[in-house]
Amino acid sequence: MAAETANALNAKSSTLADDVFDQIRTAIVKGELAPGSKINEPQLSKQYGISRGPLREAIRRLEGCKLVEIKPNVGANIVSLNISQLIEIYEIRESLEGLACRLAATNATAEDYLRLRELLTQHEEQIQSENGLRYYQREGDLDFHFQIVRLSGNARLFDILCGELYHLLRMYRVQTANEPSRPIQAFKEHYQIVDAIEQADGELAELLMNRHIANARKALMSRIEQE
Amino acid sequence: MAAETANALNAKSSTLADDVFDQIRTAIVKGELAPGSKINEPQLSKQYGISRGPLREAIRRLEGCKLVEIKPNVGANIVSLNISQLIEIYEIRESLEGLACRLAATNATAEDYLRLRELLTQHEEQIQSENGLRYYQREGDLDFHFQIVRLSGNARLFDILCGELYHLLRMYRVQTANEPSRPIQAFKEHYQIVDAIEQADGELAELLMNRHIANARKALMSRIEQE
DNA sequence: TCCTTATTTTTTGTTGACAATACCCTTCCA
DNA sequence: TGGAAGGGTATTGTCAACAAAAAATAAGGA
Repeated sequence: MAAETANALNAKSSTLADDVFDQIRTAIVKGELAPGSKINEPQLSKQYGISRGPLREAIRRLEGCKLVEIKPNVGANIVSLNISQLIEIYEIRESLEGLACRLAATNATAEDYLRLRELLTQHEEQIQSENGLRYYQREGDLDFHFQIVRLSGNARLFDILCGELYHLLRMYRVQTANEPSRPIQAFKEHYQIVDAIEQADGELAELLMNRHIANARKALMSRIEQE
Repeated sequence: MAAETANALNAKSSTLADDVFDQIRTAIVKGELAPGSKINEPQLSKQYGISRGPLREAIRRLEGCKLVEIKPNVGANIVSLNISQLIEIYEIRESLEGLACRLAATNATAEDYLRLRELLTQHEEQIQSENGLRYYQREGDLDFHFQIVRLSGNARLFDILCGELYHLLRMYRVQTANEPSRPIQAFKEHYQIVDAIEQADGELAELLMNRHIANARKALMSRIEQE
């Protein structure tokens, strides 16, 4: 078994089901479990060293995150996003992250601005180096959005975006080998957004975030079309 | 056992877990399982005549819909919304249903308008009678919103709103004995929204839906404050 | 050769039993 | 009287075996 789960040094887990849920989710997002592929319960339970009971609970949690699709009496498949589904996600992001931005602008404290600025500085440095730039494109971008959503103070909003949609986006980015995109432009837009939040201008922050996501969507679509 | 599950004439079910998931979800939304109360696995499994295996899978699905909260080694509790959580949901609704409305305005066909108008007529009649008015407040309102989201054509949006948030709202409405609210005003707003959709004016439709939800939220909050 | 059908095998769905943890109630001591 | 410690009970977590369904394979006929 090549893909043995060699992380035996797990500090402590609450339940096997929750533990394996985390592991499988990571595997899916990293692309180790290919999109569209079938989940084989006996094989996975052997691989993770647990019985099928908690494994099936983990799969049901994955179903809740929309990372797998279960067909009765047939089994679960890793979800595979097509273009139109990806566009659907971007439409929702545009709407919800605009909201998050507006809320963040009214909630954020001086300390929060500082944190955001630190993150931006960090990203600026990363953009310099080739490896860093790749990291920025792959994870740093979502890190920024993650922080904004956190500052919104809306726990359910956080849940939907960070607990569900972002994982799907991460999965897709790995899947498509993560091409150039538009990192410098995106960084500039992040910068403007933080400015608006610092000025407590919720309306502007929302508008800028809407544009930011719309731009990302357009870049994505044009990149897909040219293939 | 008073609350026996007497629906033995179930046509055919795919799996017990999915079947019981539906039943428990209904029970929660109807308030038969009280918000905040604990889920007792042995008791429920006996009540529904299944073993704990599929029951636990059903509970995990309920967790995915945010209808129960599971604490490891302790168990699951029916979710109980407080005011701030309710406001969070309304913030998200405002954002997402605005989006749904905009999309619906560009997607909807002549047949769709007709359906919406029929629904409005139906509601108008219901508002006349006392019982109908109560129904309109309780379910008809969400029926309308349900249709709009459906017409948006965004399946994931549908999932979030109709698969998750609406159930929580239904639950809350039953919970708070469903007071007068503002049915006539809400109906008028529904009417305006359909007009905008029929004119394919996405921007206006979005704006009107935003206001509609904002009004509902304000009415809700003022009603809560006066208690 | 290809399609249909029968049989075998694999996989999913379900169950009841066991282990571990949390909860409750009694008892004891300061 | 209050609280801590202990033991007993109920509940959750986990497992392995069984039943049922789907998938894969083999056999048969046109």
